[in-house]
Amino acid sequence: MAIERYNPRDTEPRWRKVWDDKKLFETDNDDPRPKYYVLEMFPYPSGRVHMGHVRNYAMGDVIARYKRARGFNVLHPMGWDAFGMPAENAAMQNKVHPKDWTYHNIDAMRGQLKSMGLSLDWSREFATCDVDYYHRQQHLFLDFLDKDLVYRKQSKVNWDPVDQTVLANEQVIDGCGWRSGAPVEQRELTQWFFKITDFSQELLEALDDLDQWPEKVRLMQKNWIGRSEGLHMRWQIVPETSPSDNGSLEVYTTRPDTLFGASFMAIAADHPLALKAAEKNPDLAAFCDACRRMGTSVATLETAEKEGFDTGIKVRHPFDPDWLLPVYVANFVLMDYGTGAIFGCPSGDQRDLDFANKYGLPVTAVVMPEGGDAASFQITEEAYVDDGVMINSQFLDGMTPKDAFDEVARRLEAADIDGQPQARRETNYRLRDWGISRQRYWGCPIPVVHCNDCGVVPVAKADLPVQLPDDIDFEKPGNPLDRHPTWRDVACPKCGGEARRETDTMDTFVDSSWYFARFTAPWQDTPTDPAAADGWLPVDQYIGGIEHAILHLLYSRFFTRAMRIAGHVDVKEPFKGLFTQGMVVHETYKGSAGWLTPAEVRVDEHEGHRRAFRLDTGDEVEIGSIEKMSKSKKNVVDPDDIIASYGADTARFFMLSDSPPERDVIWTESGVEGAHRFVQRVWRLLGEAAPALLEIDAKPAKEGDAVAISRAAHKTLKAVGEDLEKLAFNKAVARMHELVNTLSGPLSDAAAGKNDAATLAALKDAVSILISIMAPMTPHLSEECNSVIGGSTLVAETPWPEFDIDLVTEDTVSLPVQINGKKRGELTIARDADQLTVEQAVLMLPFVQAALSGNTPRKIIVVPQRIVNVVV
RNA sequence: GCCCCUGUGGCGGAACUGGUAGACGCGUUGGAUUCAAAAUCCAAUUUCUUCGGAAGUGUCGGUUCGAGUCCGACCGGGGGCACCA
Repeated sequence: MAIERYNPRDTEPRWRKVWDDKKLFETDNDDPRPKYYVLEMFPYPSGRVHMGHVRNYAMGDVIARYKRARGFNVLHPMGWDAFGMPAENAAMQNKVHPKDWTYHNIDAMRGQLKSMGLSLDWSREFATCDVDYYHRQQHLFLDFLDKDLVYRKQSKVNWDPVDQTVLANEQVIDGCGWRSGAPVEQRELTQWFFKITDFSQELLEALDDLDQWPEKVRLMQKNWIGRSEGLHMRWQIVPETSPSDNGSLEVYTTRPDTLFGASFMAIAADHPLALKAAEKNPDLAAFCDACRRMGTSVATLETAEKEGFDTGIKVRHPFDPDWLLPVYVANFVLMDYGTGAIFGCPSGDQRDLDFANKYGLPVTAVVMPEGGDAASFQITEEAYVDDGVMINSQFLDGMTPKDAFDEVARRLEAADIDGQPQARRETNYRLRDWGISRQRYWGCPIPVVHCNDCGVVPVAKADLPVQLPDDIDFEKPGNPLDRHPTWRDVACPKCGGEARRETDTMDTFVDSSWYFARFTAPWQDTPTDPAAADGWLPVDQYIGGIEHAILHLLYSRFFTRAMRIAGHVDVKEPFKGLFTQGMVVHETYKGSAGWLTPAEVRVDEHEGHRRAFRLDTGDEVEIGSIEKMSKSKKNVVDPDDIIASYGADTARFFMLSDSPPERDVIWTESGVEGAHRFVQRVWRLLGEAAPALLEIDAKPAKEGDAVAISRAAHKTLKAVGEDLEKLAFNKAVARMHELVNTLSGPLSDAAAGKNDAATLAALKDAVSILISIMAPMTPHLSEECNSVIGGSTLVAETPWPEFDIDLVTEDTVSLPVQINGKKRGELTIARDADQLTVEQAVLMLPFVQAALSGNTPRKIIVVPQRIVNVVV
């Protein structure tokens, strides 16, 4: 009987409606079953869903459906990271209101996501630009203010000249804005900061417990936090050389052991001592100005010479009052790390060595490799930075650098200047506080008012939300809120006098730092319902791109701690499990007139040669490198087109096949067709056999010919369960192919009426298993197949089947037999055969006897159920 | 510069704690079916081979009865951080 081709355009919407009508994926917070919270990073509503989204959400949906089948109460929500620059750019270019643009995009993308058949709880959906959401975010801001986790300070900030806004350090990539790509400038502005540095140590330590995070992400965060242990020490300034009565220069060093190799001091151009000295020295003042002007972009940093200017000030060595060292202003010393001053030890640091060589400063080796000759060991062009033995360092000679560190610390802690110890141990972090002020319209308003008399006055919670005005003007660059007097000018909440609103809005990374908590009770009129949040959090499995390894994930970890202090949650970490998926990449095609989309090109493959031609003109085009799908290279494939021609199940299945999920996946037309072939094949095999299986009760075979069918099905069931637990989707896909290959013969026989009752019962059991294990990946197909073989309940409501332990273990095993470590044959023997039995059986094998030629083997190694190795 | 990851057929990739290298898919080749095509099905597909075998997981060495897996050195590819004292 011929079966019609599977038509996803018909079946997929039909099954989605069945799920929706039954509200299968709406989650009840009071459900008594164990919870499982699976979350994919919510999308920015750019207008269209792209293949990266499809991959991300396909993975999340497999986990959600699998865990649901395993009996968990699964929370799987979706929302929109909806504030941000593109909406304002669209407003400026197309005269459309950011709000209209954003909500229009959300509607379009929601429709696309729904066509994927994702098991999402849409009843919890929200966008971060919803007044209801940013209202609660303002509430959080006020709580953080109250708990002293937010402050305002004037600071040098990263200014993006294109977006005309401030960027956080994390948002500056290679000296350019993370969004605009423009070289970042430095400006002095008064900004709001979150005190993420209060948690430096905790954020660092807790990384060790995040054992379900990729090692790589933990390492990146560790490096970003950048803890270093060193000594904060004071050097006495020689009074007659100093412009002020400031008695000492404070430096921070991680290498106090190299103290006897010191040859100069270097301070930042903004260091108070430099400013003081520059007052009387115009040349120095000019040098400091030059330092300040550079240091804006990485490009200049990399090419810039290490330069210094001798201030004429001298300091005394702590262990030798006659030893005076010059103080330089140097362009490579940063004011905002440590104390803004260092001592230079040329022999132990390449940069210091270059500096010393340039300015003719002494170079004394203080560490040499183990076993070296102290008398002849010299440093000239290359600094020695490795471990070794101390030399030329008086009481430190012969020690290891580590012991020398401790010895110097001990002595200087005990020494004193003016009743204060000369040094103290100090830990420093690279992590800076998070500047969140953005001079933009389309963001969450910061709920404070600036009063001429009272200063900064927080808006009362009862007066929230501070809502964005709708009537705005994008004709001029800069922040429209600044130019909106009726919104901006208000009465002071405290004194009633003239005041103005804060016109800066929050960094959009604030919005995404707590949305996962909001999903647990999005209806709540406070930021969270603490009971609900504590019940659901942490997120059991979070999935998204590696590009958020630092920014979003670190901010969210900070937010969770801050929210805990404010009483909104009682967990420490937001994400228990993290998975970073790879990108979707595609070949590029370049014709004479520029890049071409895959849809405009036909690729021929013959005898290993691939050539591409334009569909319209037939001209040959160049096949370029495989790159991340991007509009600029035009190597994009629209998910809508794929779903329209192959169906959502095919798109999902392909995204999970082949490549391991953490690696990039190459989108190929032939790959999609392969996935579609699988869908069609399953449908055809099951459809043809369905009449024979309809009235049969499923029963796995324990003996007879059909046992092979049952073994294959139950082994696959076991393996797929293990693969899905490990998120090894590609392996699970391979096993499904294997099972279908095994079942194809018996299914064809069943369709032809050639099978006995026991075989049909085993086949029905196997088919039911196949339908269940495919369901997380191809949910529509599974429902359709299930219904044609007479299934009475929805697959989406069917528990994950249990494998039969007897069927996954074989009675006999086939052992490879090696001679001197090379495989020469096989031995089939009882699974539980003991060592002696195996040895005797092996010695009977003809090829073993041939190899021995009458001698006794030197050794026989038997690894039970694994391998036998005969050593002759 | 520092830190991390990675290297397996024509391609994407399998191979659990050292134990049958190349599962599964893609591509290719041959065949069946067809008036023909699409679709489908069957077979072959690491290399060399005197058809007995031999070699083979970036290169060179080591440990082991046995190494893709462990150790050392080197080479290639990718990523992160980067005047951080």
